[in-house]
Amino acid sequence: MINIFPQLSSSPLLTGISGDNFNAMLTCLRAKLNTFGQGETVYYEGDPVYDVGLVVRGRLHLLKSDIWGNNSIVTEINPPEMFAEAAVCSGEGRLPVSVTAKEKSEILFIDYRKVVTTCPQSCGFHAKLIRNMISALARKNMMMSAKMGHITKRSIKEKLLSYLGDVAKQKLSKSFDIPYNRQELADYLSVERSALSAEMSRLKSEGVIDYRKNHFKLQ
Amino acid sequence: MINIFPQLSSSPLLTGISGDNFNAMLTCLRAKLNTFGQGETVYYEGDPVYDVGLVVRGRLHLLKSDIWGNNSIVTEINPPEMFAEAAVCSGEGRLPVSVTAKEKSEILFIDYRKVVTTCPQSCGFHAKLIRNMISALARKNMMMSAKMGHITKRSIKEKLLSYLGDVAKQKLSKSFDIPYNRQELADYLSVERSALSAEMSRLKSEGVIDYRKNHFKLQ
DNA sequence: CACCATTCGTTGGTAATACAACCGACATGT
DNA sequence: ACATGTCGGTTGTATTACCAACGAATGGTG
Repeated sequence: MINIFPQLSSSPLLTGISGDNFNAMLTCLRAKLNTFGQGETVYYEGDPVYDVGLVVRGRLHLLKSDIWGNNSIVTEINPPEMFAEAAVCSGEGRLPVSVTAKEKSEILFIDYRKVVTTCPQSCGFHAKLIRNMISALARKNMMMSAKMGHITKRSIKEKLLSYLGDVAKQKLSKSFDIPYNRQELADYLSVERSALSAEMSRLKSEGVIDYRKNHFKLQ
Repeated sequence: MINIFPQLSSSPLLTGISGDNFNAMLTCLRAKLNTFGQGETVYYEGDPVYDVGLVVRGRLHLLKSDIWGNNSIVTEINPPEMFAEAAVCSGEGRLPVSVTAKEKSEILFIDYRKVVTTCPQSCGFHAKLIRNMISALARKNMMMSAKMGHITKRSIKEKLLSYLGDVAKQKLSKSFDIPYNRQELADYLSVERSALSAEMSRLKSEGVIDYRKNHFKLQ
């Protein structure tokens, strides 16, 4: 097996785990590294899952189809992101989405049951891995809660100000950059880009906010 | 300490833990049971937190104030629900909301660091507690993902059908009950109740859905 | 410099939603 | 019977958002 640690070392699941430990870990957990060709399906919606997936290389799409047969892309997963962890860790056991390789992709599969079961050798990384998993789940939780807080607002104005106010709080300053361009910000807030632009202009003319490109100032 | 196990036994964090183990656990983890009077503040926004909170009795409100000073209720926490777990488990360490007792409340505080650190006695419940915590975080994750999928839709019609389709999928039937009345459904989808009612009537007249009270049928 | 792609602001018409207000059906308690 | 409260549907209006289209500014490239 080629060394995939460099690709995954920045994964939240592996923080604090060295390259040496990483390889020992893969052996102990009997992790599997599989390759999927472009367009190939990794999982079908409803499949029983026991493994957490780590994207080493390539790009995955999570797809969901409603009961009328309409398909939509839920998310894109890029290295070194993780997928299926919520379904696996919840004990739910069934994946609510399909997973397909958008490009030729390499995925590392780790059996969650082996993670939470202390092995006979009681390897040192078990505890660390579990803490990392908890931390990753909790972080995603907090990010989603924050996003919820913005999206549940009724108007574009409220959504935008809720988001900007939140960033300002985090950055401890009323002057800050955001990591999105207009289209990405519109997608994040799930509103129309042009409507967002218009609302921003309005707020700027009212003196509520000021901005240029992705730098913002709140009054 | 009075016996609080009956109030908490149905908590996801304690599934599979017996009453006897529970009491031993509280001792080992040095859990603290505190009482808060009506209106009293449990945590202020931004407070450093290390303890997961379990509401034994009473009712809590999570409050958030934006940088302009507007306050809003984020959620209500009722027994035997848990709170602050995301902030604590993420290693973030700071709470993004304030917590106040809406009624006189009893809260059990459990230090997360003691949960993930195997004790000298290596009590048997540690592993179970950790698995329960992971499961709880993952479940919340999945519920929020599902809700996101509905709320990010642009129109009331899409939001509603996305939700109903999802429930139908879970129930494996196109005829099912939902656990909300109109106002609650509107709140969940974050739309106006009357606008939701109007849209529902329209869909019924078009033959797309049928419903009476909280029972629905999809075509 | 000319060319192209990308990003962002603007505009005008149309559609959808929020909001407030009201009504009827139903249940409960006096 | 009556008052009261809750719940859900309906209506009219003002507001807001979507959509498509266009143009200006920007930055990279041959």
